Amino acid sequence: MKESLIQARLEKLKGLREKGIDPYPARFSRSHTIGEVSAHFSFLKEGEQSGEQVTVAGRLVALRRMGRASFLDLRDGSGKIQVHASAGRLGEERYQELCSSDIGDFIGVRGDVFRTKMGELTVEVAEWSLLSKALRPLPEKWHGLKDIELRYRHRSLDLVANQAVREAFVRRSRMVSAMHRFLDARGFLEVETPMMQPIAGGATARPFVTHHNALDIDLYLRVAPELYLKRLVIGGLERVYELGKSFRNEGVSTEHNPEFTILEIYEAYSDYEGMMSLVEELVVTSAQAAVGSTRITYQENEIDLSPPWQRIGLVQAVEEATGLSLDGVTESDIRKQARKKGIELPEFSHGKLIEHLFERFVEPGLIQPTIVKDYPMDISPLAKRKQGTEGLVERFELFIGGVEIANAFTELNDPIDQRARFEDQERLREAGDDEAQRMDEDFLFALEHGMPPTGGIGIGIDRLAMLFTDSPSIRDVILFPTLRAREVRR
RNA sequence: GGGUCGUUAGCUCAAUUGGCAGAGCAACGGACUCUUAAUCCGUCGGUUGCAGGUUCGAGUCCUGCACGACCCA
Repeated sequence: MKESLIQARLEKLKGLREKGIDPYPARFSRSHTIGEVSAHFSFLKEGEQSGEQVTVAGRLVALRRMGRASFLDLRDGSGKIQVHASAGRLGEERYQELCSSDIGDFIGVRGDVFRTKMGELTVEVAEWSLLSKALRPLPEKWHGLKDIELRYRHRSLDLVANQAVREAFVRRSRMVSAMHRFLDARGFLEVETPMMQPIAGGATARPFVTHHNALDIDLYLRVAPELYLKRLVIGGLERVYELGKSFRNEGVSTEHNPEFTILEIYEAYSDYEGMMSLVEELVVTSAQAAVGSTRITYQENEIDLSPPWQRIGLVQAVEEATGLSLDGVTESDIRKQARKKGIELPEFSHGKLIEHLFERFVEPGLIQPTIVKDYPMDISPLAKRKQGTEGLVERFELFIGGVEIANAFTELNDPIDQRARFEDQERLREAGDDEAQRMDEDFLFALEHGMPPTGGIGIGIDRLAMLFTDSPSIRDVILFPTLRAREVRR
């Protein structure tokens, strides 16, 4: 029974306290991290003594007792090292105390560095101290923690037990910091805009609602930072970005988590063509930082991220994939053609139909990086009309590995057109589309004072992290994915 | 929301047709001064996710529920 495992450790804890040993001391000074010791003493040959002492600390992850001498493995954030302890060196009592440590305890040791006859770099313990007593056993040392529900609910254990998980989150962090450096170096200003908004705008999605007690108003968790970032461009902050959480009140899947991380970038005097080049460079730079290469493997597919990426028109791509002819054709024409080909279509409006056909027939095949451009206007209420076309806007989405990674526009800066687009969205809402965007008078007020020609892009950070870590599920790149609440384990 | 699959010891997994719930690791006790998944001997550890039902007998079959995974919308 688990209680007895904990009980045994509580007994040990009591025994330590009775001996005057603090099982949770406040601090411990180490001379080196374990990684530093490994690097510094790499020259030692088999059986060779360095004659130098180090003080290291870490979690006890293995204990191999052989009577009056033992080998222990300690792990810290930089690596793992073997420690040798003997009763002869430590004295009987301290040796026995060390050997009665449990896997999972944090321990600090001081001692000489040497290499064993078998070639393992080892610290010979001259002195040691307990730094933190673990009361619960760690997951099994060899198989680790596999139960996917336990891994998500108890990520700390997942990280302790599974090295690949630690590495994935390190990669994600490297990717994000490379993005900051990239944008900072190009003169983009990092800003923070409200996550709680009176109107959740900037994307087609259902929001979470919350309530501010003192003001007695409902606020929405943002579905995108877009409309606030554009206000900044209007105000003269010509290059801005925000990298942070947004929230969409939708189902959970391998590609969706209710809270997710998005990078939005706005650049005055750029446009969607400019954003295409920007995202190519940004993805290459962050791939180099995270993976060390622009060639990656994602779910058995070899992907070459080096630019230039293929650029295709949305409508043409759908026409080629389906054999339908869509250019300048009405919704009922599309339905008529589809029926002839035996393609069933849901009750969507014109733009949504094309998007639906795209998602069904084109998107899964977009393994190599592909920019899909020129979207129907009715599903893109914040993007500028494309000159010389009927009902298309300057918008593109980026697909890699069959997954949507980014969405970008030449931003709509005509306030009269923007108002008309919001009105269209309101009509859709009244017709029952609860994902339709809201009329945002405050945003229009700002826009009516003039926004320069601007390009903007939103990049799904979690999705990109999936690609860079070869993860099949978004939950593998989110430290604490959203799960249904469950009774706390005792 | 629908479909399929899963839930057995702290962890990783077994259990034949419905017939005594098991192993490895961990824990506990013992032997062992170059091990590294240490080894060897012994011991402990179970409300088989929860609630019902069928049956002489249920981990196994049936119903409902909870949680999760995958697919679809």
